[in-house]
Amino acid sequence: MTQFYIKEQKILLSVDCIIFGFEQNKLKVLIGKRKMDPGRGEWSLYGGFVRNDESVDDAADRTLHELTGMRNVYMRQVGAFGAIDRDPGERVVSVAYYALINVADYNTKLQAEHEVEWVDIESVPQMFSDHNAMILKARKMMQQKIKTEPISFQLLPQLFTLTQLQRLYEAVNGEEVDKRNFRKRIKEMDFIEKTELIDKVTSKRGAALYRFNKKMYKEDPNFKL
Amino acid sequence: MTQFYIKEQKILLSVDCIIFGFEQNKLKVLIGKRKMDPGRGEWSLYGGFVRNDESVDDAADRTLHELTGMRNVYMRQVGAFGAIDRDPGERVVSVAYYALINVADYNTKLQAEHEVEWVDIESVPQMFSDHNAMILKARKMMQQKIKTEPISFQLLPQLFTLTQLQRLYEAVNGEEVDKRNFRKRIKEMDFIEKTELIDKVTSKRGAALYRFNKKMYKEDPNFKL
DNA sequence: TCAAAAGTGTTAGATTTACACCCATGA
DNA sequence: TCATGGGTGTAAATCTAACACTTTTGA
Repeated sequence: MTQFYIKEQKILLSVDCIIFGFEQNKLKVLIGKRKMDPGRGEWSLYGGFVRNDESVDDAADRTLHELTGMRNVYMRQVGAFGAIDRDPGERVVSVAYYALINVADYNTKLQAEHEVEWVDIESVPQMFSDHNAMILKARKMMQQKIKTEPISFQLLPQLFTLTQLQRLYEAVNGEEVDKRNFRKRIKEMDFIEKTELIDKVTSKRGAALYRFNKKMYKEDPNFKL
Repeated sequence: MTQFYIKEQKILLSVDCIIFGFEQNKLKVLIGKRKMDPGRGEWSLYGGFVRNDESVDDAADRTLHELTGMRNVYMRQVGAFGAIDRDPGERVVSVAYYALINVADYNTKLQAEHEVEWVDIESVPQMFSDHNAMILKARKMMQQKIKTEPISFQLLPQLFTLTQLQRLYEAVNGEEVDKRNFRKRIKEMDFIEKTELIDKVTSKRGAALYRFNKKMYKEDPNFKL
């Protein structure tokens, strides 16, 4: 292949994944202790280098798959982090992505293998490099997104109760909402449909289970929270 | 320096600038004909490669300065564009930034030298590589931003009339707004202050000139449009 | 029988939208 | 004198926010 940009400097490019999950009414992030030098032992996001034969998005997918075994996960780019000395080892520019997964779908064997754990978004420890900034920005973007797009269902099981959904919103936004007003708004969205099924786990009385109807949403994508 | 990530592949990294301006009641973007192969002659954003001794943000600043001679310009990252074959020459990942400048501040000599021109955001031609996508995303992000932060003043002269400000909003959002309602909202923001000066250029009667008071804004940053 | 979560409507207040005419001036 | 852009208020409609009690059932 002809080389067009011969004089230019190449740079190491990585991706870092901010993996969000929802558990015990808390928004959580998946982090682990870094297993390579420099920075071995520090809390870190899971990441990887971008190869020449893959797009940056694909590198993020591959990295997420490596860690979780999951495919077709909802992922969005957070942005490029490019300070010269952000990585103490060498000059590395990193593109951060956030992913939303249903915690229950995450293979605990893989989790144990990689020694990663869920930590509450409200109490993320000090992390390697600029990973705290990445998490902060990812969370802000996700908060923005969840207001206008039905991404919450990525964090829940297929069937969920309205209380679960409400707790999720509260965890994401960091503030409580009124139950009746919340349910009123949900009722207006036809693509959040009530099933005949009842959840008897979280309450004695039992709560109706709901489901996100993707097809219906596409016909009438009016989401507003 | 110790090399930590020896086996990893390095990649060419560039920045591209989406430079927005406001002229004749239209939102415009600064573009030019590409002056290098491959793609010579195609419409293109102005860009440059990221060097190893500068942050990605700094590379964007440098690139913008190269083109416009301007410093301390409002710039925000749009995101990384990383498809493998996005550049027909070689594998290049690019980080896009949008910048807001006051068209009148732009040195016409530099503009002529670089042979760039302002084109209406509503009629951007087909562009090199993925530059159309970059412009689209930049515009969306800017539209979002202008609702909650006082960035409009970056696109206007220091002194401006309310009609100018209104036309700017209309151009950015692509739809007209009601004059009285618009002015009502402006009046609530004390940091948009009326001066004693009168603009006699755009109307016979003359229109009051306003100014953005940054200090006042910092004391009470309540911006909402 | 009681603790715990599910479920359900109304009203006041705030915000948003629609809308039309007079003013000042230069050409 | 008239064409052009500047400037101003009100009322209806919509949206948002606050608020409390009954139901079911397992322990």
